[in-house]
Parts: sequence; C-alpha cells; structure tokens
Amino acid sequence: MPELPEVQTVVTELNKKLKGRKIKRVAVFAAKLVSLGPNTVSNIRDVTQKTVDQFCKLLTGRKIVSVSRRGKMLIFNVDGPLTMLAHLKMTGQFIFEDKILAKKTGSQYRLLNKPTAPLVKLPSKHTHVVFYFTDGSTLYFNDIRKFGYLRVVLDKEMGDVKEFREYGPEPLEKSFTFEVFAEALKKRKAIPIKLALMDTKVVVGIGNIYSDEILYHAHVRPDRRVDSLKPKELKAVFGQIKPVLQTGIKYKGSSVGDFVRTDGKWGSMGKHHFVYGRKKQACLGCGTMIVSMKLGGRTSSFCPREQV
DNA sequence: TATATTGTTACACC
DNA sequence: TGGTGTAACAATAT
Repeated sequence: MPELPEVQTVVTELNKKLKGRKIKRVAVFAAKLVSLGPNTVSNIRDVTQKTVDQFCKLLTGRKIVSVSRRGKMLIFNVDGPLTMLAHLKMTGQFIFEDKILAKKTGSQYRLLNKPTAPLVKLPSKHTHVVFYFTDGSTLYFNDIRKFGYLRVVLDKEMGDVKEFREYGPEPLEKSFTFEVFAEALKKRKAIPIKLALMDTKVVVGIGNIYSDEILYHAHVRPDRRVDSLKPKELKAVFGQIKPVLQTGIKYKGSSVGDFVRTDGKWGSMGKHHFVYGRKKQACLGCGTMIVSMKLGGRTSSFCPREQV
C-alpha cells in the first residue's frame, strides 16, 4: 500500500528515468482513471471520451521536466502550462520500461509480492494508461482496484487543487517541528493517536503501515486518545515519525500487497516491520504475541507489552 | 460468495 | 461551527 516512503521511491526513480523524455502518444484503456482540472473527481463515472481525448492531447508532445510529490500525490512537471497529478491509492503502480532493457529481460514482471503471482507482460489486464515516449521507452500505469487516478491541471489552477489546499505539513521537511505537530493535534484531541497520525490535515503521507510502526517504536498504544499522552509520550511519537519514514525510504518501501517499484521489483521495508502485518506473531522486541484491533475501520497491530 | 482491503469524502450527531 | 464517529465508495482477489 503506497504511503510516503513508497511514493517517494517511485518519485525518485521516475524523476531520474523520465526527465527529458518526450511523450509521443498516450493510450487510455480505462476512461474513469483520467480527468481534467483542479477539482476532486466526483462524478468519476461521467468521464467522457471527450475528456479522454483532451487528456491525451494535452500531454502529447510534452517533455517531462521533473517528477515530485506532495503527500502521496505524484506531481509530473511537464513543459508548457500544465501539470499531471497522479494518486496511487491502494494498488496503483507505475512501471517504466526502457526499450533496450525490455528486450534484454523479456519484460516479464511479477507485480504482486507473492511467490504464486504470475509473471505478466505489459500491458497487463490491469494496465489502464500507457505513455509512449519518442525514444521508444514506455511508462505503464497499472491499478488492480482502479481507485488511483491521473489528472491534468493547468498550472494557473494548481492553487485550486483541493488536496493541496487541505494537506497538512510534510513530515520530512525541516519545518515539521514538534511544535507544528503538537499544534495540529490540538484540533484532534479526542481521537486515537493512530488516526491522528493518518490524518492528512495533521501530517501527510502516513497510512496504516507507518502509523503502526511509528507507534511501536514510540512505545505507545495505537488506541490512546491524543489528549491522554504525556508530553514525553507525544515527543516520543513525534521523534519516531522521521526515522521510521526514512527507514521506509532506505528500503525502497514496503511491498505488502501490490506495491512495486518502477522496475517492477519489490521494496524490502516489509522485512523490517515490527508490528504491521505481524498479528499473532512474536514481538521482535520481547516475544509477546502481537495483537490487532480495529480503529476507524482500519486494522491496527501492536505489542500489548511494549506499547502502553 | 462474503469479506477484507485503504485513502478520502459524506454525513449525522452533539 | 467544528470535532467526532461511522459509513460509504471505488473494484478486485481470494
């Protein structure tokens, strides 16, 4: 499930691989995944062929200047007065195929992190948008669940993008201090700390995996109400945000379900999880059995002994 | 076949 | 008004 470290991994790789490449052609196989304009896609089912044509037309002939992100949103900066935004949601994937590399490897990918997953050739049945570059390389946008999306926004409308107006601070930026974190939590005093960490208005980029891991390392139970945390505990939580996310980036993300890097390979952060996905297994710190509970409809795993 | 899955939004309630 | 909790939604694999 792509969270900040996974998105950052994709961004870093795409920025390197796509920079300077020129889009020759765009093919859209699932109209509902593409849209135009700054607003959140509300009537996603109403995406017309006209929208699809416009989407392709706007991007054709453009060069990729850079790829960056805000929260979990990918930002493709292209030449000309527009930008493409992309969100991977649960199961989105960007796979880049160099023309020469594709020939060499036979372009076979195992796009689920499971030994039983079949090897597939791209485009697969889950490929919904393909970008063909003038040099023969290709970028595939896959999404098993089809919750992800691509949006073309005029640069002058970027300030109107709803997500960007509502997103809280970037956790890895220097400006994200304990004071900023504590201030944002003042509006979310009565909710479980785990849900506060996952609240994009408090801080962006943290989802189910990393909130569980951060709280484990901070020795705080996920269901503790924000206002029940002593200053020392709150500082411990804050103190784990950056290092845990940085560890995730170092290992190129967690491939828990469908997340893959832009070469189709898996990230290895999953091997370094202490609690996420380890329900009923022994805690790596003390041997106690990891338990799980539902918070805000989400599964949360923790060590009942080390987290208080 | 019913269920689990997640980021995000919608909405009722206090 | 706005914080809170719950449900809903997208679509698919298992």
